[in-house]
Amino acid sequence: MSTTESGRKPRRADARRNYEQLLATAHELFAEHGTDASLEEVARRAGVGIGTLYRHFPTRDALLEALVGDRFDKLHAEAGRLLAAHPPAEALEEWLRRFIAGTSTYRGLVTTVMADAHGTGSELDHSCARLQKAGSDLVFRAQHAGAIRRDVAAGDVLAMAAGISWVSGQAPDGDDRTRRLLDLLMSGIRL
Amino acid sequence: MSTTESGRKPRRADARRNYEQLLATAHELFAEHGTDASLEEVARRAGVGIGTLYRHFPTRDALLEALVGDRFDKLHAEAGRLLAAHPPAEALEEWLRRFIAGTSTYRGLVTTVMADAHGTGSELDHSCARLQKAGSDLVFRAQHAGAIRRDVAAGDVLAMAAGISWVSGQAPDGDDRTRRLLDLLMSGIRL
DNA sequence: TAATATACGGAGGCCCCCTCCGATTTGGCA
DNA sequence: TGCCAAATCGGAGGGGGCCTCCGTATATTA
Repeated sequence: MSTTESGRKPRRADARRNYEQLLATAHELFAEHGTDASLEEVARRAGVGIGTLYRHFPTRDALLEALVGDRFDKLHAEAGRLLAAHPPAEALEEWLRRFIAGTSTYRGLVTTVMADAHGTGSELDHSCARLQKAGSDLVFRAQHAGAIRRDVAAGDVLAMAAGISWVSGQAPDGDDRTRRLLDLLMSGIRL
Repeated sequence: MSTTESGRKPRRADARRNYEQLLATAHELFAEHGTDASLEEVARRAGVGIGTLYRHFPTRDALLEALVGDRFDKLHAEAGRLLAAHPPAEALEEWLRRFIAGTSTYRGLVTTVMADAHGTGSELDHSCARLQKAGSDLVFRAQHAGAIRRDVAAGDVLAMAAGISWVSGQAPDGDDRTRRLLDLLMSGIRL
């Protein structure tokens, strides 16, 4: 639903080139400095005027959406697949692991993901909302299957996972820690 | 250890006035906009030149330290008191509750608290380090008393609490959620 | 090759960070 | 009370970022 299909007339060649270059450069800078990286720096490194950047991506969120939209959509789709292939609790755990990995690729991204809801109805908002819904569904399934406690709110589980994702972004080395914290969360919700 | 006692000669009256005014104003703005609030705005609202602000607080962290140092010291001291008055697990839970409350008074504060360690050896760093140590001690005590799992790292418990604090700062209304998430954490570490 | 829709790029207005130093105020002393 | 040195103030100024606007350049098409 994101970058599939063309919008209208095909864009000019230079426009497409710049678009891709901006995306690649933004990815680098966001990965290094988080989602607050300077957009002027992005334009500079992409060898493009700042005006060009803003024409392609009117908003920081638009740029972010272009960067993570597909990945989030895949994550969303993967929920069903995991559920079909594993017991509900395992599916949930695995999906949360990927959720955490996905939302911590850029420091600050998880903030955006959780801050949506009251958002401006942007494309990015929808991606995030769908993501949260996918997670909630997995929680419900696991609860229905009697694999985890029923007295925890699905939103709380997601929030906790987001918290772990945040922690994960604070200390870049903490790959092991992330795993342990997810274990901790699962211990808390398992029967 | 923070604002007790005078340093050297007593400061001039206007200096003291401005210092207090800046502190009060900064508290307001940080509470409203988080620790990234504009310092120029702080100076403006305090009715003081920007130079004055920077003379009193050379660094954003210095200002933060002046604002939360005492509270953090109290929190640190309270660990022992709680331990004396309650069973170890309860002491830990109650302290974590206060830790979360304390680190989420300003959005973004918890980031600073956890980001220390590799810090610049500032006053604020020490406050945060002491805070973390106090928390770790409580975890150790609870483990030693057989009240919680021994196979969880104290640092992980703190990190998780920090994650909850972060969540808490994202949705200002989430006071209930905060309590539930702490419950979840405790469920995860209890035997 | 010429015409035109598209796309480019950066100057400019506004805000913030932080430093530096001339102007001002305070506290003590004669 | 009046004066002076030390302490303190305040804001201009250099550097950077965000975003908009519009004159200029270029890809495309006929």
